[in-house]
Amino acid sequence: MLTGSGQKGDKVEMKKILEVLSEEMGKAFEAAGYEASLGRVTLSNRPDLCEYQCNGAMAGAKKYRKAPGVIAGEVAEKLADSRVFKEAAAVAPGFLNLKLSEQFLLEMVQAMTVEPKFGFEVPDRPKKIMIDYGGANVAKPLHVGHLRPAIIGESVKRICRYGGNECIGDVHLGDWGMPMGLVITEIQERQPDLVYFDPDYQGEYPVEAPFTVTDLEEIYPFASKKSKEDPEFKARAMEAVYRLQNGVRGYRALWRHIMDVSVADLKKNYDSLNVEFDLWKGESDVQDLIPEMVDYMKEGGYAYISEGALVVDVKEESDTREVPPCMILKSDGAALYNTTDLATIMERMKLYNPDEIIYITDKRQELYFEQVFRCARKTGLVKQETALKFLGHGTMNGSDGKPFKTRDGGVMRLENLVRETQEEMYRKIREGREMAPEEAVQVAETVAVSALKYGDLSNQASKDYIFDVDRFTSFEGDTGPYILYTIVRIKSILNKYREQGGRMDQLQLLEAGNDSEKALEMVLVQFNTMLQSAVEEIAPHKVCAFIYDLANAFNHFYHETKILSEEDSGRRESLIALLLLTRDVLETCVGLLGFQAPEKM
RNA sequence: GUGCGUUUAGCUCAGCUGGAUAGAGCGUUUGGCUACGGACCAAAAGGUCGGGGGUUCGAAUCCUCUAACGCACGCCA
Repeated sequence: MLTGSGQKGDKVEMKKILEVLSEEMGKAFEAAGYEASLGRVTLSNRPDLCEYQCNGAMAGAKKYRKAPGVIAGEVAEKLADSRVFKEAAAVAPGFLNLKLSEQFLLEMVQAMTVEPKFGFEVPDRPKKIMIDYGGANVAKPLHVGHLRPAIIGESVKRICRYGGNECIGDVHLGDWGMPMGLVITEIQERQPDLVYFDPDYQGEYPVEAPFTVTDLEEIYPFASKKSKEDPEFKARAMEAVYRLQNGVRGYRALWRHIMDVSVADLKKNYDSLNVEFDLWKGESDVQDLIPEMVDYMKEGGYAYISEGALVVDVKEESDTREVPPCMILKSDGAALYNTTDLATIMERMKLYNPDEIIYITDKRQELYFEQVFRCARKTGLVKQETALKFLGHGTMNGSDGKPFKTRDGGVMRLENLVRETQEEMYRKIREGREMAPEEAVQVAETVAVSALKYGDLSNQASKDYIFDVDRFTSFEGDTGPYILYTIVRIKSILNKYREQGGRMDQLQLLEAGNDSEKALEMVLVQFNTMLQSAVEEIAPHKVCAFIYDLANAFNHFYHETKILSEEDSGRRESLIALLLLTRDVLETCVGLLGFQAPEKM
């Protein structure tokens, strides 16, 4: 503990504040002769009347055949000398209006300052969770459609990890199949003399790729278009896929080049968004597993031929709709997306044996994943305890409410979206504050990531949202830059305090000195509850809502309270301790969302 | 056709699993710079929660019917 709390020997357990309050309330209900479960305490929805409330008296009125007001009155009496509640008032028709004791609140806040993770209790046994959130394809540049899975996935990974689990993020590249054949064929078309296409060549292939990313980005769309118009070209591309899959040396070597060049570029792009994958596996990694998996499904009696294709039935009794079978092989015997995904599950179980796999993709794939999950479970590809979860996200739309497009109606590249956001941020920073251009560029990059990510994550993942650069990059309102501004402001005050020779350790927190300080503390102690539900519900938007509340509470407090000019040194140090905690909580949360605050902005 | 989702203030979104007067931001109107970052803060106006019916002491929230829009429904991913 940081200080003597007055409750010696009675360590404040870092449970969630609402649990502590509900427990206290439950005891009061019991003491008054009612069941403890009625004592559920929630945040007040009438902040003008109270800080917390309990509606249990009304819930219990019927059961105990008693007027709710009477029950509430009896319970309130039992709370008269509560250590936790300063005030518990029974109000018609049966509300219990509660105010927290400042002393008790102080203990909660103090505990936050010393406990790891602000007192959030991590599970005894961490789960191993794999998160599949890339969706990137090799040889194709990332476009705006790749933004959401990247942002959401990264945040989910960080939240689950902070929540005490072992998390593995996998980009799961689309690095196999037709696109590869198209690119290889087009390269051959343009440079037929390359050594890769010489079937008699026995030597080592060059280390350097015969093309750049820029070339690739032009070649793929070109070849894709060509294959639609020219059946002969398409046939050759399919032939190339066949050769690649069957291990023709030159094709493999060329494919390796495509991979290297492309992955380096993908990493650069993801890096600009603070998105980091632990694994860069792809469809190609599981190709060798497919034959044995197919055999296994046939031998196990799961798979059968239907309309020429190999399928596994995944219907269930409880279905209210038609659930088509899960297709394992196409009628021409070729593998498809399902095949690869199932083989990937098999591989993941073998290599990592996860307790949970979370897929983050467009919500339109929900039915598809339901089929795959059922198939994996039915055929025993995953153990019974392994959870397969699908987190579907909505689309990012333009101001017209339709999927985001460039001015001329094309698909915007992710790189351009990021750059445009950075440029807008740069303009705003330069017009708002004196800052050297070079520094402003750096800061703009950092703040732009917050604008993009917060703009995305503050919406529920499953819903569509409208992308609006002006709104997202604004320093006002519910935005990433506003949150960062608040953090920077705190840092600025702390720096000044340090420059003035103020000490930073052994700071002793005191009871809240005014309402806004108490309000700030009350938001802070909700951290645990918030994090818990963010982890359980896989809901980054809850973290956003929390830090917005916290930033608002801080700014309000800041406005009402003099800090550095506070004459009482004890009180001043207490305020600094509160600032430090607020900064730490904000920065931690911002980290969970996948961005960070600069020192200045 | 079947199933799923969405519908809350002019716009963009919350709403803690059934509670009091439905909340924010932007925009609009107004007030506040001799404290530590005014890129901030404070206040006002603005809503029959798509519509009907039901359950309940009490519904944006649960049930039911219905409308509009979106999406998915075996060889794409």
